[in-house]
Amino acid sequence: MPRTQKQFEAMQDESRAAIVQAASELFAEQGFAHTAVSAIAKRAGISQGLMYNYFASKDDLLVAIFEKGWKEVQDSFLVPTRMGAEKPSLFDFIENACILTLKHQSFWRLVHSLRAQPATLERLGGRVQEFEQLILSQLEVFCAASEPVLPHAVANIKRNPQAEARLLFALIDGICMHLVQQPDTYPLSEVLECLRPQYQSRLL
Amino acid sequence: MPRTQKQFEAMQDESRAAIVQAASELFAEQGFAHTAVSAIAKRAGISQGLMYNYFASKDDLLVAIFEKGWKEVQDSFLVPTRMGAEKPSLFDFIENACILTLKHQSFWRLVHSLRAQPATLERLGGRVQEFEQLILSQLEVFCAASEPVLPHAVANIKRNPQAEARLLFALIDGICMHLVQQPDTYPLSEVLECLRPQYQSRLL
Amino acid sequence: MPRTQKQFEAMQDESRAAIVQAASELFAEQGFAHTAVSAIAKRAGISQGLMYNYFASKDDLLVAIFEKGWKEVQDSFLVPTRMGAEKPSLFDFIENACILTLKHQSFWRLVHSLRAQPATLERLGGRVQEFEQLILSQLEVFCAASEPVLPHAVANIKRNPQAEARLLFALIDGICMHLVQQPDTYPLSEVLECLRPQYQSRLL
Amino acid sequence: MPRTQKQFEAMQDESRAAIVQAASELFAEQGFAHTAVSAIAKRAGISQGLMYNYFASKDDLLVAIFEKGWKEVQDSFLVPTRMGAEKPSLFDFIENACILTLKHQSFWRLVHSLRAQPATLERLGGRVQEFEQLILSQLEVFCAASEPVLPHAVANIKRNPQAEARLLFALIDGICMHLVQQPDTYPLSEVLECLRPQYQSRLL
DNA sequence: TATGAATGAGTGTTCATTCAT
DNA sequence: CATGAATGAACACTCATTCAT
Repeated sequence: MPRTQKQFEAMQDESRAAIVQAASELFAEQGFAHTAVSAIAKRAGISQGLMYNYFASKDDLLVAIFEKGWKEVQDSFLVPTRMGAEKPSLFDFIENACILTLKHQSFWRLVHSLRAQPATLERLGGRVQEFEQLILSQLEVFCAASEPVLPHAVANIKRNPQAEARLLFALIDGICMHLVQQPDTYPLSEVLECLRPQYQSRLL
Repeated sequence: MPRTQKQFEAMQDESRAAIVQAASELFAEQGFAHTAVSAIAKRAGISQGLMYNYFASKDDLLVAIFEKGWKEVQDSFLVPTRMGAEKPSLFDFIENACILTLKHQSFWRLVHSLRAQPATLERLGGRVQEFEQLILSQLEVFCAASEPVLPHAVANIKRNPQAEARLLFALIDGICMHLVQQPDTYPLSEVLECLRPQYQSRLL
Repeated sequence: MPRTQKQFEAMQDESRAAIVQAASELFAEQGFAHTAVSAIAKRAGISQGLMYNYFASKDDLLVAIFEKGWKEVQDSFLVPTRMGAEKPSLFDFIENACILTLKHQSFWRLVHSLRAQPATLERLGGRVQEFEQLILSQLEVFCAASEPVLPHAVANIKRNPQAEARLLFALIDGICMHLVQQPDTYPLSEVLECLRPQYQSRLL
Repeated sequence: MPRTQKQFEAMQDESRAAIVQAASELFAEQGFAHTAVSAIAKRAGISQGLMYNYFASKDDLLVAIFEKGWKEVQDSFLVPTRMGAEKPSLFDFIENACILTLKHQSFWRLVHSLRAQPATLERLGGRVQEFEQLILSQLEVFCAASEPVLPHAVANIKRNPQAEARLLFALIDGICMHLVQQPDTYPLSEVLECLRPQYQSRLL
């Protein structure tokens, strides 16, 4: 008597999730290139061959992990209403970004290592670039909407939301990069306190 | 007529330098893992075997490259007197950092990819961490010496030079990371202009 | 209402036939080694595991296919009465062979590829050799029975039916081999016309 | 002191020849698909990795073997003046082909197995088809030049050199195929004797 | 010192076969 | 009887490293 459809799906989901989980961790820990498929299989508690029932290749697995992580991040990252504050400031946004980064640590560690390695990047076929572009354009919207970063600035300072967005991106990216590199020791709240005075100006 | 000692040494230095140069470029272009020793030898114009007369292993070569780059950076990066301005501001420092990053592009690209990959990082045995620590403490000195970032801030804001240094580090690191990832298209000067108002307060 | 014994057997035969059919086609198209069991199962519309209820192994399946094909061929190939002519000539025989080869194309393609690969041949355990031997002895009978190939030949030419059979076999084999290799473009009728004058002498 | 250029070349030639020899034999014995690179290396007495210093891939090795064999065959096969007879007949040509086939046994065994396996054939990228075409057109020239196969035939039989060439090709191919399949037991001379009467008509 | 041929452990991937259900 | 998830041994191929010369 064969298994039911549901039983099969449950088995699949379990194995699939185990593989993705193991690979996510290992890619984040050791990088894509240094992670052997055999190591992924061992950590996932399955045979090496089984991985290929779920993912056509190691590259394909990377893509799947990236897209899953990206979806999770999208669900939470760029949704201002979820920040809690009724009228969130840029500061709230930055703080939120850092918190979510910590939550999705291994995804971000993976993203950072991918961005630093053109060779591996290509395996994702433009996905990471799109992803950066998306963040950047979202930040542009925020910057355009927000008060000037320096409220005291004289009126004749010409605003440049695109450049401001890049700056903000660099700032957040830098903090988050340091954060995922030393998640246990990074003094996030103190660093954020330094930022607060500049970015309390309202947005949206 | 046999070669003199000096001639031999000159040849050695030449080969050594050629290897380091070739490997630096290739590591930056393709990443450490994806660069074959044979490719390094080919680009350096020497035989594969000869590399092992100069460097005990591929890892050893990585260490050598890092240390050479680091030395060069040290020679130029953290020496405020070379910034040109008589009384350089934090802004001058940041600007200087960006310019030097562009100058040492492949070194920085390598550093960024190393920092993102704990596994490869270990091959350098703590050197990168030391390096980060050094930059951080230098920045702390600057921050402590400089006026508050927000000169208009009310007097009761408690300064925290360590956190400020981390923030500054994140900012510079973020910008430089983006810079080396898209050296040709990054709008550096515009981004810097956004920064100028905040960091014109004197230092040193 | 439980299925009757007959229904079960009918289902079995159906599955079995589907597997054999799918495998025949695929082996002929792609060769034995390049055909995956999964591909056979997919084309046959059954699960991979089920194949092993009917055939102990991929090799066993090959044997089954060969024997089925061989049986079909025997049923039609060497039966002179089916050639249509009342007193068939060697030419009729050759023509008939070619026509039947076209009809059983994938079987013959398989046979040709098997004969060219000693390693795969062994999996059939002498079956192909027996098969060749059978054809050869049949041809010997024909040659012995037929008039000399060259009716004008002087009487003192000593007949050698065994060698003539081998020659005839080579000729038919060669034509049929070319035929199955390019079934759509091979100018069979023209080639046969060239043969006709020599092999019109009666047999049987 | 490095080896001289000549020494290197000698080493290369030796290893290369050993690989080609081993692979030729194994491909002929077991077929391309069933021959593992490790088996080639073992028979050649070298390490598996070394093969890739000489051939980019297993496919590449196959191509090299085919082209080498083909060159050797070309050097001897289609050169009528080398047949010995002053005015060679089609029979001389056929006989010569058989003798040369025996001489280049493993090449021909390889060719036959390749022709029977479309999948492997593609790896040679049209080379085998060209090769067949070449033989065929050479045979056409011979057939057109030769007297009618049946000199006694009445004058009104229309000659068709293209079809005759295909027939001749099939005949030779068939004999040679059987020959390489049972090189030790095939009664070549007896078979040839059967052929002699028909193909003594002069050519060229 | 300098060469590049040679090695062998390691990689990602495939696939015939098994088995719990 | 029937399923397809799971296995593991094989495969082609890569590459850091060694070594005779």
